Amino acid sequence: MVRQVSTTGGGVDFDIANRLFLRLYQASNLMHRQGARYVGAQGATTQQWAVLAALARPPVRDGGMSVKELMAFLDLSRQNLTAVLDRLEGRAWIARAKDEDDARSRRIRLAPQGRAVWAAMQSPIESFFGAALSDFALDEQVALYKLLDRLKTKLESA
Amino acid sequence: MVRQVSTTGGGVDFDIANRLFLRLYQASNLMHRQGARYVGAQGATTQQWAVLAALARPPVRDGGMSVKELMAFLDLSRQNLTAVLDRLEGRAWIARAKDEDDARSRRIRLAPQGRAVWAAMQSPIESFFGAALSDFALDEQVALYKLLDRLKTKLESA
DNA sequence: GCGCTTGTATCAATGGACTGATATATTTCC
DNA sequence: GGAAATATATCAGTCCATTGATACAAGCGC
Repeated sequence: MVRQVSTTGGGVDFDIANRLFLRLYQASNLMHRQGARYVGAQGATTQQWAVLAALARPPVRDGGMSVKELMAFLDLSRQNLTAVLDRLEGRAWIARAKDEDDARSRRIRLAPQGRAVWAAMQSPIESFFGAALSDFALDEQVALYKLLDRLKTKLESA
Repeated sequence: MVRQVSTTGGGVDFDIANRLFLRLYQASNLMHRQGARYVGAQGATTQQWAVLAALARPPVRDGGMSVKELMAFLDLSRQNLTAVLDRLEGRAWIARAKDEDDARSRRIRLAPQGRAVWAAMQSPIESFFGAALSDFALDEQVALYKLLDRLKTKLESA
């Protein structure tokens, strides 16, 4: 007998949770597929977009990020991230340089070509954001962001 | 010059949208990785979980679903879905039967072994839901579900 | 019957994501 | 100095996901 509607001890309703994670699954699939169409003109994928966005943030732009920091920021495995970085390095969008302070570590930075691609991506990315969020009021966007942030934090220790 | 904070015409703030989709990306990565640990004991992946869940829904259980319906429900490409179904069919968790009314179409149904695996999965799935959502009040879960549902719908036509 | 559309499947190529095991260099602690 | 921990990389295997092209069978309209 399959339980379709039930409650757990922690105030979690099975049916609601089921719908919630299904929508997360669907929305994520769609974000990658539709997002790829927008940044595809620059020859980038959504994952590469995410890496460039991480490295282009103002507090990071000069110092770069270590692989470990990128892993934590993007919630990816090292093996996976290494492959993505290899592809980006192959196109000279990023550069891996030895850390001054810790010779074990390497700083990942945007290369000049990566900065140019990132700049060229801004317009299609804005179009994508507009197409995806135009039905949402600003406070709804903030509410969704905050809920996803809490879910992400909780999932990290699940 | 990289624009980091800006607004589009549609009331979409670039910075908020950026954070929102980053969190969606992170939460999705984590859902797959952590979820895999919970259903891994049954030898299943999160994608296979999603397919079984779709087929186990009461309104579907007897009639099954066509590949086309599954594509729309899970927001996946046909080629990808075919491969997932092949793996599931190989383990006799699902069965593909010709449609009575339309010989072109095939109905995908849970096979007896698939029903058994789905039943065995309920307990770990409830544990996962509990671990992921225990900090959320019921109305917050509903709010997140509804926002994701709207985002998913919007993304389908992005 | 002929042609168009539909539903499914397949092949090829590319990229992303995971686990697990192994390797190498460096830093740090004892 | 030597051992342990850290940071990165690599190899192998599996699975998920996309686009694009091709194929084939069946339904349907004419």
